[in-house]
Amino acid sequence: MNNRIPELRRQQGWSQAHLAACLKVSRQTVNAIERGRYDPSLPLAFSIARLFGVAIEDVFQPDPE
Amino acid sequence: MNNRIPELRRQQGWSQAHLAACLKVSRQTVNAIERGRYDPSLPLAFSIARLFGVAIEDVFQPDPE
DNA sequence: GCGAAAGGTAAAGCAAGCTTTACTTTTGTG
DNA sequence: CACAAAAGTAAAGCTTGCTTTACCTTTCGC
Repeated sequence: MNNRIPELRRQQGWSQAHLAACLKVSRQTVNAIERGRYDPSLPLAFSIARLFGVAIEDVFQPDPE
Repeated sequence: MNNRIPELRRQQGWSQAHLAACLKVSRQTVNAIERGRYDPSLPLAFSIARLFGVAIEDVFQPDPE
């Protein structure tokens, strides 16, 4: 699952640690999701999209299968 | 996490079993998600939304916290 | 009211998401 | 270069998502 989190995060001038704090998850979780090591849960995906003020579909693009 | 799956599913005249087959998950998974026993993974949420031709936000509404 | 289809539920087990702790590597600014 | 901040990685452990098997209840057309 590809995502635009690094791009959206840097637009805000935020570190992974700051984003993690906003989302109330660990920094490692943010890192892992950004790097595509696993997908966020649906509630976390909602939190991320809401924080950036965009739709889930604007943050995450499922790989075509 | 509230969802409109039963409504969207019945609009298509589909059973839980049929929906499960389309999504390539078990019928119990569809049942559990419809009834809010747990949230789908993000990839499954994408599959569901895509199948019904709507946005994820149109299918799932995270409970306010 | 019968039977079949649909829906609901439960237990055990595997896979994925997330945590904490802790260490290494990269990046960037003086 | 030097130091600090940021990013990357790893292991162990807990929780959640999903599977299979199996059984019970509800709905509905005949």
